[in-house]
Amino acid sequence: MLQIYSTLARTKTPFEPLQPGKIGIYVCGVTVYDYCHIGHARVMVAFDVITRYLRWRGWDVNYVRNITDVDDKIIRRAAENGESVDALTERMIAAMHEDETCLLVLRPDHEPRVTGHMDNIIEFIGTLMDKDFAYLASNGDIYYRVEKFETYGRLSNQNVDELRSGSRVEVEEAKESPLDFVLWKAAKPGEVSWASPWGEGRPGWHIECSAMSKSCIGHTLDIHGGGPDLPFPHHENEIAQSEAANGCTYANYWMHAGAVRVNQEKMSKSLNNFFTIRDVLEKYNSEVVRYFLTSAHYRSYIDYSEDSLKEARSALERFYQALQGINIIDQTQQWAGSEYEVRFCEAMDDDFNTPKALAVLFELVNELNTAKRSDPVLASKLAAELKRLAGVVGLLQQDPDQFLKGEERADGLSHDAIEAMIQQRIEAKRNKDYAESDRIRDELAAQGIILKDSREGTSWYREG
RNA sequence: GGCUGGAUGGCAGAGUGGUCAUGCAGCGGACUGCAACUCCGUGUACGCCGGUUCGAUUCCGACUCCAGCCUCCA
Repeated sequence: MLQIYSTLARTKTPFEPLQPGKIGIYVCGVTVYDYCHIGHARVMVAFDVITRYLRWRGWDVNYVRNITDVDDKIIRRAAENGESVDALTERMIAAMHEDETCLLVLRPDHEPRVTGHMDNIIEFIGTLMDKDFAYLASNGDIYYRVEKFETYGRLSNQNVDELRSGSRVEVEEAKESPLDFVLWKAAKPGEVSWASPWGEGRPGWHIECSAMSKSCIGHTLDIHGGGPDLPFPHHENEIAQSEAANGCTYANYWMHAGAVRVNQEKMSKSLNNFFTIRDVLEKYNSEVVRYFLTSAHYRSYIDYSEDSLKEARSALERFYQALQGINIIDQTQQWAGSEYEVRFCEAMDDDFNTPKALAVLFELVNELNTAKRSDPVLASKLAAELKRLAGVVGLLQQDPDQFLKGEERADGLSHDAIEAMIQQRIEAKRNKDYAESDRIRDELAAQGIILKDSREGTSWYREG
C-alpha cells in the first residue's frame, strides 16, 4: 500500500487516486532566466524517481511540469544581456534539457509554458473576475481578493490576521489588502505583453500554475509537487485561485522536496551560494550526482559538499565493482517477486524512502559478492536483480567498466597504454620480478589507476 | 514575532516501545608475493530535563540549539 506524506495533512496517508490506476501529478518547474542549480536538480531527480517508480508499479501517470518563460527576472536578464526574451528562454530551456539528460531525468509528459497558455490564463482570470474573487485596481493591475477566500492559509497553516499584521511587503496602494496578489500586470512601455479584456499586460506568477494544471490534468490534481520554498505563498495562492474558480479541491496530496544546503545554509539565488548543475557535472560523473540526490529522503534537507559527492562516488563504486565482470542473463520473469523486490517496494511504498531502498540493494550486493566466488549462476541472477531494481530509480544502468574506468582523458594515459602496462606487469610477476611489477603498479597509481588482481586476471579502475 | 521541519555512533543516513539498518572511514582476521577488490569479525549512537511504561532513542510535556517559509528563489 502506497503511503504519501502530504504537506497539507502533515502526515503520511494511504494514497487514493481520483480514478483507479491513474495519477495526475503537477510539479512546479523552473523560471528560465539562468542555468539550473543543484536545488533544481533535487526537485527534478526526486520527481523523476517518484514517477519512474509509480509507472513501474503499474500506475498510469500523467506527469506535468511547467516552465515559467515570462516574468520580471526574465525580462530584466534579457535586457541586461541585450537579447530578446525568447532568445534567452529558448537558450535556458535547451540547457535545462541537457542537464536533465545528463542526470538521467526522463522528460515529463507535458512541459507547458506560460507563453503557450495565455488564452487559458486570461480565461481563468475572467472566471475569478466573474465570481468577484478578482478586481481591477486603479493602476491597471488585476488582483486576487485574498480575504474573500475563507480557508486561505490552510496549506502552510497561516493565519490571515497574522499575515496582515506581519506583512513587511511595501503596501501597494492600489490593493484593497496587503495580502492580495497580482493576477495580471498591466504592461509597462517596451515590455513584452499580451492583449486581454483588461488591456495589454502579462500574468502574475501564481495564476499560470492554476491555469496550466487545469488545462493539462483537470480541476483536481492527485499530486501537486514542488520545491521547499513554494508552500507559501505560491501554493497557497494557487489553492485560492483554483478552488475559488473551480469550486472543488485543487490537489489531494502536496509533496515538497527538501532544500539543498551549503555550509548549513539553503542554496539559493539570493544568497548567491549556488552551484549550477553543469559546474558540478564538470567534476563528477552524472550518476554520482544522481546517487547523491537519491541517498537522502526527498523531504529532508541535504548538504552539498565535496565530501558528500566523494561518498556517493564510493558507494557507486561498490555497486559497480559487484557488477563488474558478470555476464548478466536476463532473469526478469523468474525473479519478479523476489525477497529483495518485496523489501525494495516496501521501502518505496513508504513515501518513497530511497535510502531504505538503497540499503536493501546493498544487502543484495553482499550476497552477490559472496556468490561470485562460489556460485556463478546465482551471482548472475543476483546481478540481474540488482540492475533491475536499481534501474527502477534510474541507477546502475551504465556498463560497470565504463563507470569505473571513466572516459579517456587527453592529459592522461590512454586505455590501451594502461592495458599495455598491465601486460608488462603480468610478465614481471610471472618472472617473480616483484620490484618491477610494484613499480608499474605504483606508476599507474600515481595517475589514479588502481589495479585489482583476481583469478580471472587483472582489472583496473580509476579513483573517483 | 507567526508558521513548518529537524537534532541518531568519526561522517553520511534509515528506523523502531524490549533483537541487525545501510554506506563511507577505523580496527582485527581471511584472501594476496605485497596490495587493491572481496569476505568474516568489531564500535556503551540516539540534544537536554521531566512524565507515561515492567521497559523509551522510539509515546507525552517543557527546554536548548539548528534549518526553512513569512520579499524573488526549487
